Amino acid sequence: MGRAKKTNDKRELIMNAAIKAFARKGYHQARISDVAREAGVAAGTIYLYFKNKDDLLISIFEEKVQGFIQEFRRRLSREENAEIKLRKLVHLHFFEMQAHPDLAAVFQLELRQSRHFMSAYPKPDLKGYFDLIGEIIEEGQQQGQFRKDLYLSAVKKAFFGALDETVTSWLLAGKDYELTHMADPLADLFIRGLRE
Amino acid sequence: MGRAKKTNDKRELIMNAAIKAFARKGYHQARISDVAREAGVAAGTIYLYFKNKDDLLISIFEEKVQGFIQEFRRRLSREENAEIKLRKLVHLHFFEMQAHPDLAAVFQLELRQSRHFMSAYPKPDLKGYFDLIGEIIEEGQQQGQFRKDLYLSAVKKAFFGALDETVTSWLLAGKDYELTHMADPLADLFIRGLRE
Amino acid sequence: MGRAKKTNDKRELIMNAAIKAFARKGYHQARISDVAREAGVAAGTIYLYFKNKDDLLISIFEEKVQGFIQEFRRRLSREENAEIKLRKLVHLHFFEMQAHPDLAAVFQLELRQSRHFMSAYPKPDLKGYFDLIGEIIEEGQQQGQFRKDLYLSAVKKAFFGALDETVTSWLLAGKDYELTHMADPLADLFIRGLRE
Amino acid sequence: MGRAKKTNDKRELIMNAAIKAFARKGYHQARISDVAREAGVAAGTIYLYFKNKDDLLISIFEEKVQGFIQEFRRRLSREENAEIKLRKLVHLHFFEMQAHPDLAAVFQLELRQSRHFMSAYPKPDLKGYFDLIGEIIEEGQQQGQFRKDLYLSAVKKAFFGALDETVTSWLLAGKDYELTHMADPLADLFIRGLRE
DNA sequence: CATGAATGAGCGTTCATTCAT
DNA sequence: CATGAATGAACGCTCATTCAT
Repeated sequence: MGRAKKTNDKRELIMNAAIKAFARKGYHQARISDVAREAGVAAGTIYLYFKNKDDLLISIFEEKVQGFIQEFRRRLSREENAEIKLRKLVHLHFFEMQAHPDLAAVFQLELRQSRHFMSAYPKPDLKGYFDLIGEIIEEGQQQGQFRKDLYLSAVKKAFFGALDETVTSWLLAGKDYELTHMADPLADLFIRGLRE
Repeated sequence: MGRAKKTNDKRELIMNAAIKAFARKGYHQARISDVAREAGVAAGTIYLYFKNKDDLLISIFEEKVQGFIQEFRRRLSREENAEIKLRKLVHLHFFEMQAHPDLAAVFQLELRQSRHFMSAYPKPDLKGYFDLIGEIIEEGQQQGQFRKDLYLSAVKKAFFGALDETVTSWLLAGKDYELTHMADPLADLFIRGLRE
Repeated sequence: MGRAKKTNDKRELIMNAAIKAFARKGYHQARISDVAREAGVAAGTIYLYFKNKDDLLISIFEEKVQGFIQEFRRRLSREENAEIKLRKLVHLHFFEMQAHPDLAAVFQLELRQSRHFMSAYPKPDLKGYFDLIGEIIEEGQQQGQFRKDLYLSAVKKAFFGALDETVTSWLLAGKDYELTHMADPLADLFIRGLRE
Repeated sequence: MGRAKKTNDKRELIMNAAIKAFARKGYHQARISDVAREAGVAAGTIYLYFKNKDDLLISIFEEKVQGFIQEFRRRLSREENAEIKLRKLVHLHFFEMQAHPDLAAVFQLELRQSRHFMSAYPKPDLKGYFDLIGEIIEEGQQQGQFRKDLYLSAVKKAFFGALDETVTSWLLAGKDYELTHMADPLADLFIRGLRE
């Protein structure tokens, strides 16, 4: 285990360095040498853990996003009903983004770009997050909290887009206010919009 | 007029070629030579009308986005009340994006990126669009259609984000459905969410 | 004559503009458009009078240098003996350079460069000036003022080089002293060196 | 030592290749790829040792010229009196230029140009060489060999200019004679000119 | 004669990636 | 496993020159 652990540590180390570097300068402007310096390794070392620069970015998404989704799913399972879950999801989303602003910057500002260039690739990507949102809403419909006549795929996008833009605006404004303060107003808006 | 017209034609020609090229390959992947070939001019000619590649992208935003905002504002001024205006805005947004999918791709996929790198500059950017949304909602509050206890800046971002993500998803799905079909479900969701 | 005169006027106009532009920015840094602007003509017009940019520089040398040589030769012919002529030449050289500092800058700072790239071309170039110097010294030898055992080609180069460097230093120092004040000390040094 | 040596070797290798390339085609005409080919390295490698093309030229001047000045100073310190030193300096100058004709070409033909464009920077440049000349002449004055009523700054320039032009002429003539043969005639001329 | 919009060849420089150590 | 010196493909941009008007 020692070996494997150590290896994963270095991989993790590089990914976290990349998050910082990409957040600070943007994916295209950030140099592999920036990531290497930040990680305290040689540039060549990065290629022992990642196929290339794109792979590094994609890995961040896949592993970090999947991690969030699993974590969120676990935390939400405890909540009573769909409305509470939806409100909780907004809180979690904003809380985590505020707690990891570099990661947030990469998600918000580089994600689109990569959604584009990865559109060729097979991308589990955000699918899991959209699914989670969809499940909560469907649960609300079954519980009678939300309308039955929703165009689900429209609602999922609207909800995700609202979360996304809220975080982006916060980042571009220089993170000069509490992101979590946006959670309840946003949750209220959607919950009212979804109710019977 | 002949002269001025001709000059503007060429500038317009290049901008439209750039929109196509940027939409197809993304801003960073698109070469100036791609834009030139698309426009049917020499690469050097582009530099007679634009300072550099960034200026070309920024000009597209400034001139096209501002154009849309003015057009939308003009069209909405005729509508009776805030709810109708908001619904109309969603329709206009989706209609125009569907009518100009290449421009849409540039907006959706490159805009964030540039919001990032332009965040240093003092750019009016999307400010005008957020203002338009805000005005409609405030009008709705005065007319008694919308709640008074809205957190306006949260609502504006949510609304814009929902529009934005809906278009992005449509683009990434290969534009294989009618974007305008998303308009009413989306408008319903927000109008209900905003109502008293 | 009107026609020819006018044509020559424009050619002259362009050459003088080029001298200013080349002096200010250096030959390589100066743009044809700089010369055109300075001359108040369109860039294309320059090509009606000169084959290309190199030809413009070469023409300045040929026509202006030849002009100086003829003028100097004419002025010196009146002087009594070789020593006086040599002293007078130093004075004339510095006086003219100080009177035409832009032309001086082109001569001093671009001449070498072009002596290099023109070394392919047939170049009457500075030959005439070296000849003039040589003639004065030989006259001095015949008059018994200067030593017979001079290595003439070495002396000519030394004398020209001394003039040249003196002007260059003055230019690089920002022309912040009277160049003509260098004339007598320099003439003294050489005349003593050449005497029996 | 191995490491440091190797690194300096490569830097030296590139500088020497640049000297050849610049001598053959002139600084502006020579391409970085020419230098790279001459040095047997990739073009990119040059940028590991020099900031850019200008820095490469400037480095040649700084390191090689300073090297010559130190070497000359060391060699001259052994000589008895100012006259002998001055004669020796002429010999050394011509001997070294003849031994390193490519370096000579760069000095003679590109130096002016760079004196021009470097005149903005605070560069010690040739100052050290002018100082060396000045010191010898002042020593001669103190020893009673040279006149007291010399205009020192004029003499320094004349002497340097004479050396400089002699080398330039030799280069432009295709190096088809022994440059060192010019040393004694030139030294004689100046020593006589400087004597009491 | 004169114009100036258009051309397009040409090059310095960057940086992701490799591989000998 | 790790290094970092070396690579070289790739591209934005400039500007001398042309030519239709």
